[in-house]
Amino acid sequence: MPETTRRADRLPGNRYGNRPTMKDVAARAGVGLKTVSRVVNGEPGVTPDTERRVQEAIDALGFRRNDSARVLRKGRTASIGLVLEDLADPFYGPLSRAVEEVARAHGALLINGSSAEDPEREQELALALCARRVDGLVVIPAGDDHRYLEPEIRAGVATVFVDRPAGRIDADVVLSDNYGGARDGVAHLIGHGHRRIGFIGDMPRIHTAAERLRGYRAAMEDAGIAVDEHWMSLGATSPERVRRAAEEMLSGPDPVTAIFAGNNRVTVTVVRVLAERSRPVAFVGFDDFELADLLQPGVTVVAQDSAALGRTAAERLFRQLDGSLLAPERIELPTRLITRGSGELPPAD
Amino acid sequence: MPETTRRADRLPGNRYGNRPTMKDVAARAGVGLKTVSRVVNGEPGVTPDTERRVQEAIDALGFRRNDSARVLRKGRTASIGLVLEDLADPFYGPLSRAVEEVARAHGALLINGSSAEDPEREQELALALCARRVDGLVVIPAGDDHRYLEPEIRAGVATVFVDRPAGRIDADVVLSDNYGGARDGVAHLIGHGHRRIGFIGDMPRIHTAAERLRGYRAAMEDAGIAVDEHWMSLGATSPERVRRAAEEMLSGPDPVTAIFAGNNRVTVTVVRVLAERSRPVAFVGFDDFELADLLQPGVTVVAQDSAALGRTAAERLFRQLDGSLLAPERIELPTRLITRGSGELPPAD
DNA sequence: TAGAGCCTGGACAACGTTGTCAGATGCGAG
DNA sequence: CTCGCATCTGACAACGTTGTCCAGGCTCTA
Repeated sequence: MPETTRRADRLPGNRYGNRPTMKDVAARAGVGLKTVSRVVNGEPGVTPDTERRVQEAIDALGFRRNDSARVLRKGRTASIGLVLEDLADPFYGPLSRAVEEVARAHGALLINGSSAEDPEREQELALALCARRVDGLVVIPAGDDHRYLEPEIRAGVATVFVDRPAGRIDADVVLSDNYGGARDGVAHLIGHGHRRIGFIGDMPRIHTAAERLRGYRAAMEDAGIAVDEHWMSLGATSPERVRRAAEEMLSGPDPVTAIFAGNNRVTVTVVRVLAERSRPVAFVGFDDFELADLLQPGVTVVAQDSAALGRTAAERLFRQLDGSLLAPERIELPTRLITRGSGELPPAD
Repeated sequence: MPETTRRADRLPGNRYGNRPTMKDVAARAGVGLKTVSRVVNGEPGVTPDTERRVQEAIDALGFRRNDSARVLRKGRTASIGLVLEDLADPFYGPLSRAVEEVARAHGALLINGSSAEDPEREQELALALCARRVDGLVVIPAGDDHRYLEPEIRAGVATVFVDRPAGRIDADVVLSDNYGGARDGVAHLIGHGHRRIGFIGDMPRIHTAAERLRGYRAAMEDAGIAVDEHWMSLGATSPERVRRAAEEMLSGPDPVTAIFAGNNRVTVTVVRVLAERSRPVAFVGFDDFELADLLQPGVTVVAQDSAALGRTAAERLFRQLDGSLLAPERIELPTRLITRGSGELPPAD
């Protein structure tokens, strides 16, 4: 069977046949294969004249080195994987970008995928990335059992978990101080005279949600306030449920005078609900968002630095790859309370 | 030299030696190499008993197929590249996510990188992705000359440009109807009685900016309004310059009564400036943003569907790969005017 | 001018996988 | 009991690159 036919067969859809290889370049330049490799990689030991001939052949053929083959030979892929929850979530944009910048500084490419908050999909993705032999993995956990990564880590895949801790496995973790941030935020409301404070957050099986709830409880306890179970809504993620939860807290005989929101999605909905009410209700949300200062009143938030999370994680990952890192560590980055008005409203009763 | 030493040498930083290969699995299971391959790929022709033995060996060794090698052999990588401007920009999150979803549906991974609006970096990134032998490339152009991709496209890399057209090269392009959207937006202001309307946009060398400017001029001309050059600010990208531009338009003897913003970054700043003013100024912005409805007044925008852009582009890319696509095409997706209040304010004079 | 040493270039194997093909094995039929 | 056939298995080459190593030619010195 003629060479061309066989190749075309193997690559259906390639409209214009195949790519030239170093062998083709070598043949055209009238030199050996390895000489082409040397030119391409800028290795010494090639006369200027030979180099020119090779370069001409490369340009003429439109040759580009096949990094897959290179990777196979060299063992390192110079790429890292990022498994996150949802690229469309504004919280992850800066995080992802920060990881990419660090990767770029280390000459690595970033391969990423969204788990859509599905543990199975997270695993599938992470393992697919390992099969691609990424040098390292930054994972924002969706699931709570990461033992499936053990063989990979043993095999040398640098791994860092971000935003939420790894499950049942000892690994590097970079987190925001969710507990402290929530406690500060709620304490801020208490400081402005509130005692009946609502908490609307995600399911407590999500680590960040649980920690923020813990912060809420701690702040209340510190102030000697007994928490009424009706003040808390856990696991209300959809806008509809958040709305209902907020409205319930705000009605009834003993309505809350302030609300603390456990994450940015909840915040968006709660802010909507509050905007519709005539009586002002104090509000503090976890996570900052754009234009929070332009709303009336400005929205007071506990801000995490998502870019710093990404940067810290990626840097740690490359330090693992350097071999300069030994024991896994848990790093907590501080949050920042940004006052803009909504959190400083006095109780309305 | 013993095997282990040689290998450890080749892969510095791998803390725990090397990954098992099919050969290792074969040895452990007492079968041939190809039999392992068959089991891993679910090919027929393996007795249940053999399969079980192989599977046990795989589990025991923690083997995972090396997709790099597989790619080398098979010719297709099942990965596509996405070159965008900035992952942290909220406009690109949903776009990126949409591309990823389509890729996933086709069993492909997504490798992405940010060009940071730098043509050189765009090229560097795109070519690095080609060297990885991605099957296809979705590019949001930063530069205006993409001839550097010609050899790649000839070699069979499916390529689609999004958001901005390709430069000096014939390729698939998926765009928003920037011209029509801007024209509609400005016509909307004119329809509410405005005649002195300001335009603040990006540098006209950026295609989207130029098109939107063209839409502005067209709407004004359709209404028989002569545009004063002082009403236009082109190339004001930094918040400071946008602010100054807006303030200049709003002061002086003949201030504008309405402003049209050419993109979301401009919008954010202009909205800030307008919020500080007592006299209401009508406003329409290109690009939607979260919570636009919560501001006072709600912000009227010309919305693009960034997810649809990504989805359309990715689908087109995979159709190229199917071979079912022939001539490059230019697709324009419609925009949508969303009225929320700011664009319906009457002129203040 | 011969020998030593350096510089350049190329042959070859290896990376881990898959496709091809032929050999081995077992079974039933003649 | 042997042959034929179907089924299962494995040896081998190839994918495109890089590392090793050696050969040949050159220069420089004695």
